[in-house]
Amino acid sequence: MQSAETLLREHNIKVTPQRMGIVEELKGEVHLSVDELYERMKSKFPSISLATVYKNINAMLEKNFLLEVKIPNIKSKYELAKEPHAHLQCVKCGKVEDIKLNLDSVIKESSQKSGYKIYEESLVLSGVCPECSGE
Amino acid sequence: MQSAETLLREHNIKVTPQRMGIVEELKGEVHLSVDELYERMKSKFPSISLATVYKNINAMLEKNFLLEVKIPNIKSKYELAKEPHAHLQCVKCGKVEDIKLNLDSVIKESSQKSGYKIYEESLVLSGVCPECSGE
DNA sequence: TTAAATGCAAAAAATTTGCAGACGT
DNA sequence: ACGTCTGCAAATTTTTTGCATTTAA
Repeated sequence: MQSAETLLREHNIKVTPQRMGIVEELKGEVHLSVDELYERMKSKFPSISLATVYKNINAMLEKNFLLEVKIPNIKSKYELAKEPHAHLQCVKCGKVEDIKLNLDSVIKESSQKSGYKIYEESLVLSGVCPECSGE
Repeated sequence: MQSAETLLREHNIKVTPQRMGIVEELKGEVHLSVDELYERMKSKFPSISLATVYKNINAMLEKNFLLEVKIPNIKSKYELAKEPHAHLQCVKCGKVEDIKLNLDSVIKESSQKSGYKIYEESLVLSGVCPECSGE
């Protein structure tokens, strides 16, 4: 994957050390809440402000470089935008993973049934991951 | 559908006028945010407190009588719990509707791919409703 | 050099809590 | 009568804003 710096530039987001830090944290299918991100950033930049984290998350959301993932029962997590995909949530360990699914037929059916023109879908599957099942 | 009072009793939630009011508002596939619910309650009970609305929403969530629907870009809405179903969101008029879909094959596929035991799914489809399309 | 980002503090918004009085069972 | 609910105010939590200073381009 490209460097954090390149990714930022490609999305017309001005490069700062803090922003590179955020992108570094989120690279590799990672999903973090505001707090989790802030905690991790503090180890890289002890003087970072929570306000900076919020401002940067919002700036990146506006540029569609970041995506908010709303998950039942827990706080929103953020991820780097990529091709559409669903999410798996383990209710035991709290992990969130991406899963690539083809929802074309479901969307087609929904569209026909409802008359909606559907542009986006958000699917979260909640359950127990294999690691947590075996315990 | 049963009366608000009966519904509450069946879920072991003590009946009060405010709670009946909340249930009345949410009957009939309605989806309301905290604020929307508060505004509507104020016309029925001018002296109602926002804290009461929160407390009741939380009490009803705990009893699994109410469900929080997390929807991209907007505030959570609440609905009376019923059989599992997906949601349609119109990004023009803001309306949220239920839609009954069979996701069995998607869930089966996800389960096989990931090894997760999946117990719940949450699907929100965003687009434009037929009413808003024709304008 | 100039506009934008950072960090801090303060402000605003959202949610929860404590408590006295009222109410449901 | 007892325990719970209500409404209010206060407290907490979450998010945003303003501003002086620093920094990226």
